[in-house]
Amino acid sequence: MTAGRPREFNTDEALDHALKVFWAKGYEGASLPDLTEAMGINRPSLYAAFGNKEELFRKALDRYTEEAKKKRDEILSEPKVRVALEKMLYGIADGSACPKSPRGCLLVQGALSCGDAAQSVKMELAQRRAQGEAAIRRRLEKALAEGDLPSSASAADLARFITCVIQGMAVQSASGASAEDLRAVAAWALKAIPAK
Amino acid sequence: MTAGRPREFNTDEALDHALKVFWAKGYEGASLPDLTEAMGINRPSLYAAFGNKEELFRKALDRYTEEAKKKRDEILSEPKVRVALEKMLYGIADGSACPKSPRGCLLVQGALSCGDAAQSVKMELAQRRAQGEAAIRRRLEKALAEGDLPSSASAADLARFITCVIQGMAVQSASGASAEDLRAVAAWALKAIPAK
DNA sequence: GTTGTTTTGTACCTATAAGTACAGTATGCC
DNA sequence: GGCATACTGTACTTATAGGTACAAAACAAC
Repeated sequence: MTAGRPREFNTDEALDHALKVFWAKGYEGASLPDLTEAMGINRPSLYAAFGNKEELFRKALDRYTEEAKKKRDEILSEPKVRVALEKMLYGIADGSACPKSPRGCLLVQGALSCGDAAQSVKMELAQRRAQGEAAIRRRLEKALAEGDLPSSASAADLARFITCVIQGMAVQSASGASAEDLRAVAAWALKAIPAK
Repeated sequence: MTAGRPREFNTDEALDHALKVFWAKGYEGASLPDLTEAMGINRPSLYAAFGNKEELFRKALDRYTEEAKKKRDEILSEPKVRVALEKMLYGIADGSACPKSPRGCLLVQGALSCGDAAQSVKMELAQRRAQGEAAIRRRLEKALAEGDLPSSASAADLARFITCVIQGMAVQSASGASAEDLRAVAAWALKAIPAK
């Protein structure tokens, strides 16, 4: 164990609480009092452990995307691309109803638009959204190579469409859509995707 | 003409400039200095003419939705529902490239998530998004009644799907997607919609 | 127990947010 | 011209934002 007075809170738990605040209120909408209260610590502890608000956000974001990536990669490893996409869209629809997490997607509502001070956060989120799209695209390219998707399809375009639907579902979830509502959306989106 | 010193700026023009700031930075991200500078007026003039920041936002929002509604109603009056939806989605794709307006959609990025002080604005935006969805749903119900859509389709679900795609396109546009990118998304979405 | 180290809590700092008081100025009306 | 009225510009107020100084407290090592 390290010398000095021991930390009285668990860093990961505190980060999870911060994540939920950012998720619900966005980067700019989450105030320091909001964060410290949710984390159960006071301001200097937050700064000592996480740097500052932006670093805290990035660490919470890392946690969020790590989790999302894990689920995504597991789903995309499904051998049939059609099944993978079904699992992905229905999974998002069902997951959005989880009462333990805020509605919507942090990558979308964290800072879709913002003031000048948060531009770098906005860019970071756009990059991470692009990474999600790229992962889907790579999976579709694999499907094309395997003949699991008609060769007429463009992996890039289809990946963008799927990402678009996912992001639209995030907006609707944040607006209060139910899991059923979103499952119906997923079902319609899947009609566009070649069954082959 | 009314008595007293005449206003030195045009209210509608100033409102348009304010609209663009809100559109680009969101309700919370737009600061008073951002607004007054873009509008070319000073603070007391803003308060005298528009009330306060929130009222200014609502008036800008009215202007925005009025315009959007006009275009939407025109497009939805298209006799064939399939043609209407094509025009709507491709129109949004093309319109998002307009260099005179900020990227994305004010209804989505105005305040998707925000601090406590802006909750009422967030709710207002959600309501207006719901109005857009309702307009599409009514048009689809009409199509169903006319046999212009397979009777197996649910107007509510399909309207939600189309709204989802539109909102997803708004997110992608805000992230820098090109008109071509978005046209490809629109094309994929239209594949889901029965040709009948 | 003393020392060195790290965390905690109170109380602060500076910057900026939204909003306004008030004097000055440009008009219409008589 | 003189008066009422409404807008403009400067300079302010209050509240809150993010961030920090510093003393008290809790530990490890010796």
